[in-house]
Amino acid sequence: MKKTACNAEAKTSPRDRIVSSACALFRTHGIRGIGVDAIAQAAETNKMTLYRHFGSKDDLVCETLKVASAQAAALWDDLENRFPDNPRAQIDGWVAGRADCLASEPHGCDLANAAVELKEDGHPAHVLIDRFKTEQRRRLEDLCRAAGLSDPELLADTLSMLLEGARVSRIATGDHGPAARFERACHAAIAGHERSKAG
Amino acid sequence: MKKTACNAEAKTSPRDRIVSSACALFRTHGIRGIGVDAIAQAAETNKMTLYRHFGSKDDLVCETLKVASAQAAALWDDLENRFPDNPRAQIDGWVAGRADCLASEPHGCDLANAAVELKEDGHPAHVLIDRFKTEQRRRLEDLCRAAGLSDPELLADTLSMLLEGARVSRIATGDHGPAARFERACHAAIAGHERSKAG
DNA sequence: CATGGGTGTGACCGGTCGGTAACAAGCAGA
DNA sequence: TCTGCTTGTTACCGACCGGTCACACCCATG
Repeated sequence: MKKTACNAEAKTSPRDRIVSSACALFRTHGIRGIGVDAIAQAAETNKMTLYRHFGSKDDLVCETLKVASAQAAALWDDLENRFPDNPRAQIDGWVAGRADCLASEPHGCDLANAAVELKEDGHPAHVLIDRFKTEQRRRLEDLCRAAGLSDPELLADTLSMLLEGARVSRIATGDHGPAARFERACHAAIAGHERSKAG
Repeated sequence: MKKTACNAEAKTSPRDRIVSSACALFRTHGIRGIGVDAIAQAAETNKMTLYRHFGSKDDLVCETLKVASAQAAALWDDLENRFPDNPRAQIDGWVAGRADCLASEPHGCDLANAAVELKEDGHPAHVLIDRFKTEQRRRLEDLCRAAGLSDPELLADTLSMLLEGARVSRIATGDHGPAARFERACHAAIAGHERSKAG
């Protein structure tokens, strides 16, 4: 029998463990706040194996950001599956889902945090971050337009800023800050774009 | 004649130069991205003098955050001087001023960036950041209430999140992102809280 | 001239950083 | 059994980190 399939707690590949350990440690310590040695140790492997899979720490950073991007993409798919052909319900579901994450994941958005932390221009992560954030906004705008809401560009930008702001507020001032009213703020913004009201 | 007053480009005190160099370098490289040696060199002094004024790098970080807080406080005073006894005009002035800073200062808020970057709990900067952000939100709420706008808590939180979100969006996706519509989003939010409309 | 506080200099400390070399061990398929 | 790829181990590299030491220096005051 193959060792990699002999039991439930089978060892995943060293590469996968490195990526998931890196995700977790970058979140809790910051990208610059954790060393590759600590990441390798947390992944129950060693630095040499890490460097065989990723040419540099920056490469590993980019890989973790890609993973985070993929997870976010899966959330959009889930939204579409739960409310097929109902863009308005998808928007409400998006708001509720983001509010839940806000409460359960106090660390904020990995991509946005990386953008703040990695100041060197030319860092390969920047293009990933830009692409990701632009894509998120685009999906939101498409949803707003499909739902027949007025000025979908402005509403999408408003919702994007509210979410981004709620996450950093959560980091800066904790639960009692503005983030506590994220959901209400979103609903108020959406209400202001309903056609029945003043266009 | 005293050396410190003999000409226009008189040397400021080493301490002041250290603080302003640290502010600039923390902004451009991140707090973890710049060393005390480089800060001292940029301030045209040396590491030993730096450590005579600040017991540690964390102390220096806190000092720069206090400077940034004081600058923000001065902006509120300026707002009150420009529009005395006119809270509504002060709100509009706040929106316009923040939009201007958004364009001219792409680095975002020093305090918020520090909150994202410094993950170690117990870091002395965290209490400064919390106090600062809470104070900013309180002043905004007071202004909304004085202007007779409905639900001033929600509006203050909304404006806070919009600003915070605009700044991090600016960092993540540049000028073409949601931050470009910060001003319009603020005005739409404020309009939704005017008593003449649906309470 | 003497004193003393703020400053400059350079070496130094232990530790950690990202990254590499060399070699042994395990394990797959042929 | 042989082969070849993936791993593990250890030591090492140069660079930099935050922080400290001892000592010389400048200069205003007395």
